Amino acid sequence: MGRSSSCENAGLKKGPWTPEEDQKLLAYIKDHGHESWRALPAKAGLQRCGKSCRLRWINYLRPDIKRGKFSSDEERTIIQLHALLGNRWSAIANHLPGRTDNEIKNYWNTHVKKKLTKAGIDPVTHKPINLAFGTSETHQLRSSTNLDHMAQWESARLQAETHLARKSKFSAFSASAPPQVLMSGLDTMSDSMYSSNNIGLGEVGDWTEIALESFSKPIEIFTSFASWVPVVPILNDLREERSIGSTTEAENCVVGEHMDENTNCWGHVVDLVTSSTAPFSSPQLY
DNA sequence: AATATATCCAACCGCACAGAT
DNA sequence: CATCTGTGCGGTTGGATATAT
Repeated sequence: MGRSSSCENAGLKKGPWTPEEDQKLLAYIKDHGHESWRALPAKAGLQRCGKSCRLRWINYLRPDIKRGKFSSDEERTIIQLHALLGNRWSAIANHLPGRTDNEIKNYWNTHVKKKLTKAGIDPVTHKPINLAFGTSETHQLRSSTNLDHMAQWESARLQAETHLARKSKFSAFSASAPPQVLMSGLDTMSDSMYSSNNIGLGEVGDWTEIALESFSKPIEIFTSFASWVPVVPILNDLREERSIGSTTEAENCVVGEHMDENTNCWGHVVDLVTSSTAPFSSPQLY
């Protein structure tokens, strides 16, 4: 598309913010809010681009920012969420009040990554680092330490927690027990499949994964899911948003014969479900 | 004490996306 | 429908600081 960056204007200041600039930005946002970041710098008397102002506000000046070291609880939450969400820092930050995506990303890159690696866990896959490629010497060296035990313990703990989180995610949809076909898929689905591939409920692939594990067709899994959650309000939402005439049409759109053709509708419905139930909003899931 | 090296983190950059025109 | 604009996100950089030699 080649649009020009809003920060390319000559003469705009870059680099570290001075206390005076912070004061100007704070004062302006306090009085006027930040309806338009592009227009803000000129109005606030700052020689900065809107993007820079936004970043400074979000990562440093916002009043609800929690500063200081991460607690062990926060660190554990970061690891668990990273196992589920991958490098989606803003999504992770949503579950850590007062922490910014930038802060979490930095903390991950400078602390957690090293810690996991040291414990023999691959920080990308959250699985024990494969020793098959190492020499026998390195293996013996490792075996002589307690790293293997640490790695196994951490891996087992993560897998158990991921497993619980996964079930909680489903349980959050309904107070009643989920259909057997769903749970059997979840039970047999390997944890690595779930945690290492950033699988989220918003993707059709998720249902396919579960279906594969329960020896059912994806459409059966979804139909089962649809009969379990209160699906009528979701279909109504879908009908309104897509200007579909009747709920029946919306239903057909979701549970049609040809799954591939309905991928978008499907994803949309699942999005509606996940956004309305916000499975991760409650800390007791962990 | 001086220098080299490692670590940390605030800020920047480029891209993607949604909404407006 | 194509293009423009604003915003948000994740990856990366570079300066400040801490630690080692």
